[in-house]
Amino acid sequence: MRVTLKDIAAEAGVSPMTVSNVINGKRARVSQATIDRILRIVEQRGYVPSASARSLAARSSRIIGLLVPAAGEDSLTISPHTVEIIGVLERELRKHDYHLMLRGIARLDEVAEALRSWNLDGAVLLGFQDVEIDRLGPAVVGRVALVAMDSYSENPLALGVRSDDFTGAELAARHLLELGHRRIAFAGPAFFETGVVRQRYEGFRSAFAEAGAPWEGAMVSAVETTHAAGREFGRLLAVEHPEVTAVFATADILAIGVMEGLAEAGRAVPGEVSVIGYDDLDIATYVTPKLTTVAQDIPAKAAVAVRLLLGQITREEHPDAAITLGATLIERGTTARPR
Amino acid sequence: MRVTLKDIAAEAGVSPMTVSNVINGKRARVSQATIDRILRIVEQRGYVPSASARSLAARSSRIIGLLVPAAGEDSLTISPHTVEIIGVLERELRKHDYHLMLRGIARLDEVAEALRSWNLDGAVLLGFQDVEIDRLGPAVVGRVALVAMDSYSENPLALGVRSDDFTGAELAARHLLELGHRRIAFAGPAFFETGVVRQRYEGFRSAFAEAGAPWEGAMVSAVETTHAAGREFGRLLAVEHPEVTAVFATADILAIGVMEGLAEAGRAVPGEVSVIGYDDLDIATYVTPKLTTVAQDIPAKAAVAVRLLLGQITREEHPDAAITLGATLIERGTTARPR
DNA sequence: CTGAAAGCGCTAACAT
DNA sequence: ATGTTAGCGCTTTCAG
Repeated sequence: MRVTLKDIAAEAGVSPMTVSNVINGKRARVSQATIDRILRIVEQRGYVPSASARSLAARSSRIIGLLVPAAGEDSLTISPHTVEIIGVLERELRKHDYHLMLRGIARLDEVAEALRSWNLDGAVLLGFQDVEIDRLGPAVVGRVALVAMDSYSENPLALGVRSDDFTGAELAARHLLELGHRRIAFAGPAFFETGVVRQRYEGFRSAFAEAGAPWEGAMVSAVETTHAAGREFGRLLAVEHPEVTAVFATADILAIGVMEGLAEAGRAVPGEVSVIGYDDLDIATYVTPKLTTVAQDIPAKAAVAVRLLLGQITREEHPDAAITLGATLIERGTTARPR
Repeated sequence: MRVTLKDIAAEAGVSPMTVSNVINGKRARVSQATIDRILRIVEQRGYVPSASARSLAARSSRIIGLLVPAAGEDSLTISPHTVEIIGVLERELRKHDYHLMLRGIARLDEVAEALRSWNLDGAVLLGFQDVEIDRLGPAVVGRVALVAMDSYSENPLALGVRSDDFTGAELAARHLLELGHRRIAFAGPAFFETGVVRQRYEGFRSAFAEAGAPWEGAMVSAVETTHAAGREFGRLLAVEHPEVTAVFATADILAIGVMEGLAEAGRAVPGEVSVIGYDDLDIATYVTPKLTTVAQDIPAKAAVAVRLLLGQITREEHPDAAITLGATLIERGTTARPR
C-alpha cells in the first residue's frame, strides 16, 4: 500500500497532525529537530500526499479549471491565441503549487458541475461570449474565484481580464485612415451589444469620427474567424467591392485568409488592398508580405489572470474592476497608401 | 452546505449505498421505481458527486494527466502539433467521463509525484525524449496506464503511439530524389540512438540507398525546431552550401523558417531550392508557395492514445506492441526539379 | 433488491 | 511544541 501520513508519523514517533503541519509549512509551532527528522523520513520513504484526501478534508483542491467552450461532439477549438495562454497559465500556477484542469464546456450548466465536482478553487473562462458570462449566477459559481479572459461582461462574479480592444482597433483604423484609405472593410465574427468584437468595432468607428472620414466608406462584414472564411471573403471582396482599398480583420488568422483570397482574385497586397490583422501571432511573420497587425501582450494577460485568481483565493482580495492591458500597432508589410 | 449522497438518500428514504449504486450505473440490483425516484431527486436538488471523496474511497480519480516537459521557469512549449492533440484528447476523455489535468514536468521525478498525488488513472506523455521514457521504472509508474506519444522507447510501462516516421521521411526523400535532387540537406534537432528524429533520419537514408544515390550528397544538420533557427539555417545554407538543391526539414515550422532564410539570401523556392516539411499543420498552406510536406493524422493519434489508455484502465488490456499510424506525402508548391 | 459497518488519507478546531 | 477528536463524502465488503 502507499505510504501515508500516519506511516511517517509512526516512524517519526509523533502524531499525524505534526507531520501534516510540517508538510504544509506551518512550521511555526514545531521544533526544528522534529521538522528535520520528519522531512528526512518523508524524503527517504518517498511520501507523496494524497491530493484527494487533502481536498476532501480541506474543502479546497488547489486545482484551477480552464473552461473552454466545446460545441457538442467537437474537440476544443484551441486557437493559437489560446495556446499561448494555456502555457503561461500552467507555469504560473505550478509555481504556486496549483494544478490546471482542462475542461470543455458544451452546455453552460456544465460550468457548475465542473466547479463543484472537483471543488475547484478557481477557474479561467476562455472564449465565452459575454452573454454567457452574464448568465452565470451565484448558485453556479459558489465561492470559487472566476476570471473571464477577454470578457466585457459586467458580471461581478467573473472578473474580466482583457486587452484594450477599443484602442487597439482605433490604432489599426487610424493607421489605415492616415495612409489615406477611405473605403475600409471591417471583417470579424458577428457581434452583440457587448464583447471583444463589439469593442473593436467601436474603436474602428471612433477612428473614422476622429479623422472626419465619412462613415459611409466603412463596410462591416460578418466573417467567421477562420482562414477559410477569410479567404472566401477576400475573393468576394475583390469581385464585388473593388472600391474597398483596405481591410481590418479582427484576427490574424482571418487576415491571412483574406490576403490569400485577395491574391487569388489577382489583387496585390498591399499594392491594391491593404490588410491589417489583430493579435500578432507568430504566423503573422510567416506570411509574405509580413502582416501588419495589432499586438496584445498575451503572456501578461495570462499572468494577470493567475495573479487575480490567487489573490482572490489566498488573500480574499476581490478587485471590483476589470483589468485592461494595452495594445500596440505593429507595422509590417501589408499596409500602404492607396493608389 | 453542499448536497451530499446522504441527503439524497434521506429524501428518497433509502440507504446511501443505493443512491451510490444508481449514480454509478450499477442499476442491475435496484428496482426501476427506486431508480426513477432517486434520479428525480438528484436532478431537482442539483446533486453533484464529490470527485475527491470518490477518488479517495475508490482509489481511482478518473483523471488522466497530460504530462509535458517544461524546462524550469519556462512556460510549456506547446507546439501547434501538440495543440491539436490536446483538443482531441480532452474531447475523447470527456466522452468517457474522464478529466484531463495538464502538468508541466521540469524534473523527471515529478512524473511520479504527479501520478501518485492525484491518483491519476493514466497519463499521456507528450514531447519527452526516448531516453527519458526509458528511465521510467515500476516504482514511478505504479499501476497507472501510460501512453507515450511519438515515442520509440521499448519501455513496456509506457506504450508508444506514433506515426510511421521512417516511412514518412522515406516518402519525402524519395520525392526529392525522384525529382532529380542529389544534394539534399536533412535539417532537424539533434538526435539520439532512438526517437522520432532518428527514425526520420533512417527513413531519409533508406531512400538514398533505394535510389542508388550517393550518400555523400546528403548533408545532415542539427537545427532547433523553431522558425528562427530555420531561418538562420536557410541563410547559412544559401551562402555556405550553394550546391544543396533541396532541404528536408523534420517539422513544418522549421521548413517555413528555412524558406524565409533562403528567400532573404535571394534564393528562390522552389526554383533554386526545394523545401519539404513534416506534420502538415495548417500553417503549411498559409505560406507562399504552399509547403510540400508529410502529413500525419494527428487526431487519430490522439484518439488511439485515449482508446489504449481506457482499454488498459477499464478492461485491463495491455497491448504489448506500440501502435504505429501511417504517413502520407502532400505535394504542394515548394518542391520542383533542380535546374 | 437493499442496507450496515468500516474506512480511504487527510485536516480543522480544540485541547494540553 | 504536540496530541485528540471528529469528521470531509464516498465506496467496499459483507449481510441480509
